[in-house]
Amino acid sequence: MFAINPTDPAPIWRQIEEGVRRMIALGGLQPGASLPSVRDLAKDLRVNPNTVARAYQRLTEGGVLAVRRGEGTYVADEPAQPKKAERNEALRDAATRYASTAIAVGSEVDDAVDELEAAFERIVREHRRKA
Amino acid sequence: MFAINPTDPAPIWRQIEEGVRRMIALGGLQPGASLPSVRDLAKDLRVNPNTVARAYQRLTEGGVLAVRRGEGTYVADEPAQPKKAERNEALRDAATRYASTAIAVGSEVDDAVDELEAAFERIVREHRRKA
DNA sequence: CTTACTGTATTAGATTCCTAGTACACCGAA
DNA sequence: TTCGGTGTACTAGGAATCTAATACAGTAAG
Repeated sequence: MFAINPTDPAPIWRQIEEGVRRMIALGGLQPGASLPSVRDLAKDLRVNPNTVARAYQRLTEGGVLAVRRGEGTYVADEPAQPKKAERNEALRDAATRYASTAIAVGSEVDDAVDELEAAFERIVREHRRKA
Repeated sequence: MFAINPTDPAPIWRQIEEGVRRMIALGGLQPGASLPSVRDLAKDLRVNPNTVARAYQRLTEGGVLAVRRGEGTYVADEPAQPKKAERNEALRDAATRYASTAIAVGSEVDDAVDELEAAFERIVREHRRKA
């Protein structure tokens, strides 16, 4: 599915939330598709079931996932996407953080852009590999 | 000097550490320059002095800053820079995180690059403004 | 019905981070 | 010397996160 990065200061439940959104954006999880159970994904990621449950719950509240009680969790028929304003804000925040550390370690813009494009390709390729 | 981002999941002492490194990289803090005292910077950033002290201490251990006991903290004569390997690793990690959230919110590579360049310019401009 | 799986809720403990307050040793200037 | 500033160290408490262990209600299949 995806992996948890222990060095990432972001809480695990947020990494899971983002991972699911990423899978949906890349087409690896299509509307109606079923997600691994809370316990299964927890075992897969080497993480506590409660942490996965928290991520699933947030995604459900956000309209991205849909729960059929006692049966399982599924991608919503029409997965909610962040509004344009929120999307831009999130992107700008993330870009600021990346630019900040890039400058701090003494990198130029070009280096940062190259590394960014490489990261994109890496993620997409890794996704295709597992599909 | 710089600002603390409360929404950033990274601990404050790490944001301060990165902020100082950024200032040095941009030339705002040259070798031998004096840094604000632990208490002053803490008051400026609305943060606990202990948190600033932790950042200064780490930077001192890293060879970026130098302490003259009882007098103050200064930029080292030859501020240590991360080795090429560490620099690339840090940059790649940061790029991966940025690309990950960019994809998760449904952005394309071009959008992410544009936002990155804008962030770079914003940081540099803000720095020049205060200089 | 029984069994086995689903999501959900609750409690408890450990860890990290941040804050607050206090104290100490050092240096420079009045 | 005294005074005010410096970095440093220590204790204590709160908040957030993660883990662990149960427990409960719903669904599907045997």
